[in-house]
Amino acid sequence: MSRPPLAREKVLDAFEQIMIDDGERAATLEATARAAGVSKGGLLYHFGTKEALELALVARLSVLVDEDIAAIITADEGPVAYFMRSSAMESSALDRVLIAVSRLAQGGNTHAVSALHDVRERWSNAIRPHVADETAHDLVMLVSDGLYYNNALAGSAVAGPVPTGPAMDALIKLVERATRT
Amino acid sequence: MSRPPLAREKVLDAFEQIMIDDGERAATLEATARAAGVSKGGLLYHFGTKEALELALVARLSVLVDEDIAAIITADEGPVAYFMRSSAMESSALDRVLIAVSRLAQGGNTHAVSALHDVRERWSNAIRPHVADETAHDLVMLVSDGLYYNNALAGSAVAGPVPTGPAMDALIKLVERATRT
DNA sequence: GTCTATAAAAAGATAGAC
DNA sequence: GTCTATCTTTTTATAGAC
Repeated sequence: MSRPPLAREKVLDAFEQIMIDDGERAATLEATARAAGVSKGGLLYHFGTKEALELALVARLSVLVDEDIAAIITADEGPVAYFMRSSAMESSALDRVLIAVSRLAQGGNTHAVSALHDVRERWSNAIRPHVADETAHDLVMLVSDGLYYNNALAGSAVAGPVPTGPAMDALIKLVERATRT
Repeated sequence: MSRPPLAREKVLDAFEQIMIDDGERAATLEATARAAGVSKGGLLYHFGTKEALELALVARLSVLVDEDIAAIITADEGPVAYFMRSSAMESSALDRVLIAVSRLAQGGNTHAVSALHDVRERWSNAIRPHVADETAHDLVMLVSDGLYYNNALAGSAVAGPVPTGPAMDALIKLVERATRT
């Protein structure tokens, strides 16, 4: 568990942020280096190629998903409510890397694609024991997908159409009533 | 209603397809021209800049959404069931352009972002009179978002299994029971 | 570890022939 | 309308100084 160099983390943070804000096209080595406060040469010392930078983002996702699955299973509010809320969250470390990696996946990065499939299957398995049947399971997964994709895909400058506050509480109640075991 | 030149449509089709399959980064003028079977110069006669090509895709979306809204409102099965089913439908002209434009939006194209907002709002307004309240409305919209995105992205990237046949019928029943006026 | 300088390729765009 | 040739800028990557 040796902690990675600070500059390396700053570069990866900057890359992630540009992917979220402006998409893969804008996330050039130059733009990433500038946002991280290093030179292009400095960036390339830590990540020898652009692909290495992308793979590091996928690796960051894996770590954060491990923690998330544990949190879902043990949530006080119950797995379904916790999962729905976290699908609509916009600024956790997991949400950020998830959006960034899904942009990579849309650009054709195969590691990103399979990492995202893996994440969805782990969520699916964590939720299944807590709903009545497969139809209820479909409903919970699809509502969460809707929440997540609206965040991930609808453009970043958008105050998305996803319910918040009391509207989210009401939605969770409705889904729980419809899917309860 | 003069029909646009054939080559122009072929170029726009090719651009749309590359955006869907490989993302904005791959959808260069060169790649688009090659896929359309014309030269870069030929492409640039029809679309003077890359932005013009992107705007033409957004315009194509507007036309197809007009038709879709009309179909939702008049559906025999009812707007909610029709909307859910069509969200899970694959590779209609509307689905294709919708995916392509959402990729543009992620790249920061402001016209694409506002066009997508407009589409979602029009769908939203078409559904609202047919559900009990705002929470029910959120549920229908989010399940449809989940269906649409999973289905739309199944080939290339992020995707989970979308219910079909009897599983879809059961899901529609569940949603209608939970949201009925 | 980080920098500057620079190469090599790819991208968007223009000019002019046909 | 469509092409080839060419220009400019951007992007990825390398080399070598500090």
